[in-house]
Amino acid sequence: MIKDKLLTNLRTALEKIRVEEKEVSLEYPSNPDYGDFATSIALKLAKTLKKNPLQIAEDIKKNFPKDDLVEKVEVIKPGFINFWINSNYFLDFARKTTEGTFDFPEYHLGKNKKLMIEFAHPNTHKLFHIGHLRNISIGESLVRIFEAVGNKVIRSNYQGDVGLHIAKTLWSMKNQTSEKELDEIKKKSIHERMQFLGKAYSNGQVAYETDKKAKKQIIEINGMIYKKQGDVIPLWKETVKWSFEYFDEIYKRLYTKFDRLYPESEFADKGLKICKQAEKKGILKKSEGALVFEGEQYGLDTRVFINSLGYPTYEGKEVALAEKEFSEFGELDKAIHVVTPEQKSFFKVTFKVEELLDKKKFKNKQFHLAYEWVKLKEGKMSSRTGNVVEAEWLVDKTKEKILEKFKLDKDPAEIIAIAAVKYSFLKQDVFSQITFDINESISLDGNSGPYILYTFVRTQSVLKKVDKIKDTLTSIKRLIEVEEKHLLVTLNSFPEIVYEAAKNLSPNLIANYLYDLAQKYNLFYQKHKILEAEEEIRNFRLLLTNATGQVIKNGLYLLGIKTVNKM
RNA sequence: GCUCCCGUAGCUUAACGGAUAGAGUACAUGGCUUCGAACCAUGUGGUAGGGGUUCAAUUCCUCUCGGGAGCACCA
Repeated sequence: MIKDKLLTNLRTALEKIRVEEKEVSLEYPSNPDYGDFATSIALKLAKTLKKNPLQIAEDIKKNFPKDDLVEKVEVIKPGFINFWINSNYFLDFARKTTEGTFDFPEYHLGKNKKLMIEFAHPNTHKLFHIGHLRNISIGESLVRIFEAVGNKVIRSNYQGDVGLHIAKTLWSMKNQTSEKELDEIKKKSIHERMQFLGKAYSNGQVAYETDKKAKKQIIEINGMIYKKQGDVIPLWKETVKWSFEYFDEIYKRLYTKFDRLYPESEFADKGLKICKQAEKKGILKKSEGALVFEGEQYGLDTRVFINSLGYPTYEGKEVALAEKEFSEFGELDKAIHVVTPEQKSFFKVTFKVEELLDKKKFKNKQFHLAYEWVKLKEGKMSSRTGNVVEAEWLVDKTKEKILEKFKLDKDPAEIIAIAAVKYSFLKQDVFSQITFDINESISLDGNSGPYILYTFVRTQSVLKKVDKIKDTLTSIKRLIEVEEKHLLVTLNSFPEIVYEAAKNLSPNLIANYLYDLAQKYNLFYQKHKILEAEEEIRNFRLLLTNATGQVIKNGLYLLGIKTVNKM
């Protein structure tokens, strides 16, 4: 990589002036007038060396190794050093790119490290909403990014199939729905069945709050589910199956899959066992009939692991889940939980308990990626009040909009709709809340998924018109235009962007990069003829077009987005 | 009361502590007999407020204001 070579040269220069500096930074200047790369190292050294930064910069320049990589070095104002790279090096990268080979830097975990990404985690008996959609978009993208930088990644999904909300749903089905009605519902489509469960849930919720007898029965049902004994179990099992069927369909539609689906109900017994061991070790303590972790000594909250009825809470089950996740696939080097920020306290506490139970296995390995909510204009989504926007509804709506606006077949429209929806979530920082508005949130032009797809289609459309791209160029020095140069430089930074995205758990870096690349290609495309240019230039521009297409395709793949060839 | 996250053009947003804060959208104007106009160009408009650290602050520290989340038997 160009950057690595330049860094090596920079270090050599620093050694010559007898400076030891571990952190040598090399940036892409915001303004092309400042070269292809820039470093502010002289400014940073000024203090420790007690010298004028301009003087240091000049010294570095004087001692900079001379080879054909760097064409020009310039020292500017307070002490920046700017480098101009021989364009032929960028050309080499573009060539490699067209062969589909990308040298991504290895992620700092190291080669072949094993990583688990736990995401999606919908609750059964509930609708899959746009918050889950953001979650899946982030999770799936992170999986692909980490794979790209050389890690082995395991996808897991912890699905809540126990809890009061389910007891409420089942209670309503048992008490407010006739046998005949139930038989009919069982024959309906999976989506209708899920709608029905949603309604049963809100009915059960009302009963729970207004009817004391119902409340008592619901709590009993909840206990039955825990023990997996009692007459609701067949109904519970069947409805859980509906949910899994429904989720499965959605996962497929969103191009995602999982190595393991962990149902919460399987971790109750093991959770109890582990918590009791933890009590013996003095990690958990009895308090008011419950088994709790007293977090104060670690600056954490106190949380309940086993409640006074003897059931494991969410915390109690989590330690069993962790145990399973960290043993089932051999040793894990990292586990990333993609979960909303309300769970921060919960994760801090369970991570601490796990660490106290088995330091070697868990310490510094668990990580909670607290991505933010998708809110509605009216406020937080709540399945309790029925105020939810379903993920599939959004995709369908977007698809409709696309079909209205453009003449298209359904298959490409589906791909474009998924692209539009995923991109709109992924282009944003994971830590900021999204206020969702159907009219504004999913855009089809400007900084959007379709814009990038359109650019890709453009590149393919040009390439289709040539039989074979002859690459006879030996040097591009004299014939390069500004737009071409910018495109080349941008193409070159792709692997590095992917590396940064992995390091910072930020798919949005890739999204924004692709947008920038697409913009640069479109500008180039607007200003210069490709096919009608004189042969050598034509070949060069075809190479650029080819490389751009490859990078877009690969970048979109990392975002979990498919490409189309026509739109 | 304590802890954490967020605050950037009208709206949605970008920027390893770096140079002139970059886009989209909306609005106004211009560009298809030319490789795909879901495109491109030009223009208007912005770091919530005060203090501090630094050669350099949207970024770090501190206070104020505003929004969100969490802090014992829900998941």
